[in-house]
Amino acid sequence: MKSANRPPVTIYEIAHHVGVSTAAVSSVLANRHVERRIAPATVERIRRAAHVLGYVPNMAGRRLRSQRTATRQIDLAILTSFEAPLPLVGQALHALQRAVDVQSTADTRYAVAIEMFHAGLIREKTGLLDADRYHGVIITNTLPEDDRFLAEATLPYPAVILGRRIAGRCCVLEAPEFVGRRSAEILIESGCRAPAVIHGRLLTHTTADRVAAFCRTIRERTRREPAVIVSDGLQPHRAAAALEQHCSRGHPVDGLFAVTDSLAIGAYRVFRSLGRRIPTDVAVVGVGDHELAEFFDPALTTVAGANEAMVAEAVPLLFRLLRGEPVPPEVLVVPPVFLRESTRRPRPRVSNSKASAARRRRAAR
Amino acid sequence: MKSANRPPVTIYEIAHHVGVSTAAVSSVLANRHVERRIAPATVERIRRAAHVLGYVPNMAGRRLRSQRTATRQIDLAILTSFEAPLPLVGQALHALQRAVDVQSTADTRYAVAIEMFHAGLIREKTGLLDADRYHGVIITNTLPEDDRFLAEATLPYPAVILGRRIAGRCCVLEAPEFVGRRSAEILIESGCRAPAVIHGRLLTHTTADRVAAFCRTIRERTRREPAVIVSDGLQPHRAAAALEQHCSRGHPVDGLFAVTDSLAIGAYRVFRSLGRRIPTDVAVVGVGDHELAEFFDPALTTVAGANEAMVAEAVPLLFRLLRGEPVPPEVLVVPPVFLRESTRRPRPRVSNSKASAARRRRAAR
DNA sequence: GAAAGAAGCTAAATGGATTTAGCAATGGCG
DNA sequence: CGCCATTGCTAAATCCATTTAGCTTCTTTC
Repeated sequence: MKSANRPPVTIYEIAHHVGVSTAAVSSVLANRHVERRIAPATVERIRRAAHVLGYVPNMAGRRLRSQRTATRQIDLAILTSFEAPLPLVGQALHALQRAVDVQSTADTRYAVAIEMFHAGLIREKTGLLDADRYHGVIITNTLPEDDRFLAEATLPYPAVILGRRIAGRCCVLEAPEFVGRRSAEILIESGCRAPAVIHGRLLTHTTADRVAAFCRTIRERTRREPAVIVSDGLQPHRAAAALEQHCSRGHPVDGLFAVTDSLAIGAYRVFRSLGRRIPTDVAVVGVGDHELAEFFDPALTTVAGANEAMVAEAVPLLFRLLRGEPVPPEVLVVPPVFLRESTRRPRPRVSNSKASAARRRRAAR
Repeated sequence: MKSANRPPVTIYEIAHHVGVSTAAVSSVLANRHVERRIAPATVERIRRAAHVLGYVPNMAGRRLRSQRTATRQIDLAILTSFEAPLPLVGQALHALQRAVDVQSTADTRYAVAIEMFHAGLIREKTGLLDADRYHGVIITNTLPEDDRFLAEATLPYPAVILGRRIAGRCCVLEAPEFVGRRSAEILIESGCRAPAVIHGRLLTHTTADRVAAFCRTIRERTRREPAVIVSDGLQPHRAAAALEQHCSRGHPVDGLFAVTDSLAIGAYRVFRSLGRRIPTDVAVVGVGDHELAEFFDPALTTVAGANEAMVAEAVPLLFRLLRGEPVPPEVLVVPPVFLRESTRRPRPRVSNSKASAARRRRAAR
């Protein structure tokens, strides 16, 4: 009976169906029937009709009318991919909400929404080009296909792009090459001779840059080709499977750069089960996007962890765009570096690897 | 000049200011001025006026008009606290978005928003009682103060409550007592004689229930009082500080139940630095809300991890509420139990703690 | 010089819901 | 019986932006 493409039911239809005015219907549906003195029987008939007809209120109409004048609502959104690590999404959300919480005043209210697209398919996201949804958005975790689409599309609202440079848009990204290069240097300084990098199959601009810079640096400094291990996903068990397979083929690995911290978790488990000690037998460098790196055993050296910093930059930029103020075309974020036990270079000869001794931590710029 | 409480600028004001019609203004602001043949000079004047007056488009008005008829938009939200663990928020979001992604059709579009309140202060969240924002919400991570408010308030939209039973509302929660009791039993079976529980200072209904049931079970079975360690926050370093302090006071602990997995991470570090081996010297039971527990060293035994399961239950319930279908007043979720190395009872006498040996894992219902 | 076409705008309808002012019918009271 | 209060409803204005049809004025063309 319910046609797939019938215009939505409005209160007019309900009113007509019941034989009353829209005012009565509205009063009932807003639970104002007592003060508006609608007879109980009528209330019941209206309610039933609404249910039978499948009424769904139109929030736009409702809001347009009922909104206390002098209060404007600003709708912001974070656009991210389903495949992105959840903690990153949570972080971005939290940062934006917190900013919004501060900015909110009596006459301006902010709302934060999340929109998710399937990695590489942002073009298929319905409503993306509609001007009637958001005042501004932050876009993150895009794949190259998505970037290409965004470069050509004209979004009808201000947007800040995270992790990717797109001409004509305001972008916040990791200082190019930095993470890959520093990771490679740290492994080389740890004395690694057979370094490897592990990454997920889907590469964002940021992770691709990390991998490329890592490989280039290793090549330049050691004249050898680093091993590249591709994991089918970012979950620890995927990483573990990929690394296990790599090792079982007899490829030696004495240094690993994991482009995402969840990959490092999987790697730790594999090395442990293979009886390879960190950092004595193998050094590991990861990314510190969540607070966990410090609590790995041994504590994980991290380069990057720029997500939080990037979001922190992006939010004020978005607000400036909303106010129509000029913004820099791009902001580069240099991530902090934390040297921890996982790459501690063992003192020559003395293979004493007491973890708690000599904890030093440095933040490099 | 800009009064704090002036009604928002509309296109009428811009039109009046510039001396043109609203049609012209609308055309320009929607970037339709070329096809609508507005003179470049006029375009410029309108743009300038919009900027000077501080125009912010009213999305409700825009949407009401431009929305392709036959497409209805359904706005859903997740209400959670700022203080809640981010991964849980990300999980809920992901589950809802995924459900919504499946449900979306040509004539129905869903939007998912996040609203955050400060723990215990949901009553101060502006717009919470407005009927003009959401078609339905999922509320989670509430403190008792919030619960009390929700019990009295009449929300003008359907809501599913996570983790708390509130009369007259549709609730999804952990089977009461289960997590605390099972955790206690596991520790007792591991041979613990001085069990403790660690939790954050702010207790949701769920975590309070876990702590209470744990303490009761320990008391009943061992005739002793378990130690209760209170951490100032849920972050690992907070947990570490609280546990360290507890141990430094000479309180023995040979079994720990961490009501949140981030607390377990901090505990691991403390035990390690104190030279106490897990599970030989101390057994640890945690909660498996993210995928990490398996990758702890040694792998963490988890009871609960019900968040994902709860969200999975909540989403279909919300959709049923939206359709006006009857729903059960409450749904109990019995969380899975994973016995891992952190509570393996060492074989009597043989203090061989090789982690990789004899891996067994059981899922209990 | 008249007709046709283009340029540059405007008037008015429209979308869905809320709300205020007010009307008609009924009941109660003196 | 007439007046007032109450009950139960309706008509119409309103919120803000978009869009269609159409109206001037000017330019071009034959």
